[in-house]
Amino acid sequence: MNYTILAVERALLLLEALAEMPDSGVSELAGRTGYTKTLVFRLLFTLEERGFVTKDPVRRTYSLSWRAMLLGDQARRQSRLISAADPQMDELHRQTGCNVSVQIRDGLHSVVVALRRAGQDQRIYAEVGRRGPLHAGGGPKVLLAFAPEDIRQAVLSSELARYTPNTMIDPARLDAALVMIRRDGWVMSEGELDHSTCSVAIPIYDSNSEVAAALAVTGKTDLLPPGERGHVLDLLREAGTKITRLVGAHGSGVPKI
Amino acid sequence: MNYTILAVERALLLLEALAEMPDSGVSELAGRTGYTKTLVFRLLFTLEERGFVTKDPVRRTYSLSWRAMLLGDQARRQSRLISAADPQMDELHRQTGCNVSVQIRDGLHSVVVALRRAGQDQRIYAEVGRRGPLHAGGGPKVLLAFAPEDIRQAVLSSELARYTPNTMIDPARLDAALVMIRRDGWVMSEGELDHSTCSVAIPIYDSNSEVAAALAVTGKTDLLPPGERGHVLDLLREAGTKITRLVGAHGSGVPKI
DNA sequence: ACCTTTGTTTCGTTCAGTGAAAAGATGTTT
DNA sequence: AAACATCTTTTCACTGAACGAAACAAAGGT
Repeated sequence: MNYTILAVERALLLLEALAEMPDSGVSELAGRTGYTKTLVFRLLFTLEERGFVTKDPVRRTYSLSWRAMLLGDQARRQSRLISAADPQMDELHRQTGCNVSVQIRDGLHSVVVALRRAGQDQRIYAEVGRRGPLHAGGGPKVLLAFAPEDIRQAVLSSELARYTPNTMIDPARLDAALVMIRRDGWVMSEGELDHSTCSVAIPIYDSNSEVAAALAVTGKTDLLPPGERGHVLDLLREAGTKITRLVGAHGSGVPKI
Repeated sequence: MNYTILAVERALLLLEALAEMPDSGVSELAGRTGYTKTLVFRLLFTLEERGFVTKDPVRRTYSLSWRAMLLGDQARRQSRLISAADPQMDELHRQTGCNVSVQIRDGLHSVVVALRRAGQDQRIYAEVGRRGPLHAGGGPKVLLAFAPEDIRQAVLSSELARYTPNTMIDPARLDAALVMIRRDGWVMSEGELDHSTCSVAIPIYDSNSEVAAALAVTGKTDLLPPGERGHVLDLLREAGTKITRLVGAHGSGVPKI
């Protein structure tokens, strides 16, 4: 059955559009979302009234406001995955000096939901909320490896974008890699999304033994030499076990993001 | 004119209800919001479909999900006030070792929108998202002092809750205090919300010279002795000037929260 | 001063959103 | 294990809330 409330769905999509293009006006957003100006105007009116959006009356542009911010804070605080991962990410960050991230799968994309950034000496292109593909990079490949059959098929049979010479764009090779990931429970990837970057990643399970997320350590290739990676993997697995224990602990058997 | 879209308004209120009582079911939320169970069910259905809410099918409870979280992250990143205040708050936190907070006014309440927590030795009851009164505490009193006339009247003529013996519950005394705050541009409060806590607070202005927020340093009374407070005020004003410069800088003349 | 673009308001129509109530699940008590 | 209580899900029929089109107003640019 479909119980979707259209107006609500539209409001949520508009909020996300606004998140991607802050300080835009009614027409701009109407263009982006495909809604009529009237509708966008009214949605924004309602969102503003409730404090989720602010209007700049001089420039007549809208942006997300503090209620959206605080809702997000609450969501983060209440998330089992995040609260379980937070201390372990700090630990990993301290131990490795690399970027540490937690990613989840959203449809055919990976999304970074938590991140510890390495120092500015090894600036890696990563941000909370960033979407990426599923076929390139350590975290994404873990998510893909353990994704439901139909998702894996969809990705494998789609055009696999090439980011670097190392990106796996051959479905057969990629599928073989996924088999290995499922067998081993970890993956090391090198320069698949970015030339000089490599990562080690493992899955985080919920209590149903479903993969709820991927935990990854990412660093500049020269600062994370092959010899180091085995050690990083050990640290990662230790952290992963602790997180999985907490995430699955509730016993409901459902991934709580 | 009223262009409110009812369904959207309801969805937003439901989201906030869910933020306050995570892991609740349809009936529970219906009770809380006053909506019918059918409506709550459908709103949740829509919110879940869009990834703002997760359902635990075993326990049949709902919670905020990662899209709400990421929307909040974006809102925080895009907020001029927050991005201007963040480094200054870090600095103040380092310099004073006390709690540092940014608060804004929402109707007749104060809300903490950013916070740096002091070490566990002086745990102070403070959390991002927490709502408080406008008549007690440093930050709140600053917000009240510079609030529009009608808001001030509403608060002054309402029953002023007493939290400690130090809470100002006499409207005349409170009003006199507000006059002083407007004259001086700062306030020191002691044990108004909590016996052993005191704070120093100043306003943050937008480019219209409207008060957009309050910046406060809060500490245990014994760790922030009267002799120290003058120095804290100096640091606070320095930080405040820098924030105000950035917040107002855009020139649109509108408080961007 | 004219034109273009963007935001706001009005208005009439229709179907989306709604509540009531029935049906189905689930867990609990006797 | 049957009856009960409680919660969620589905159905259904009605009505007014949500909607688009188009007129109007307000900025900004030329």
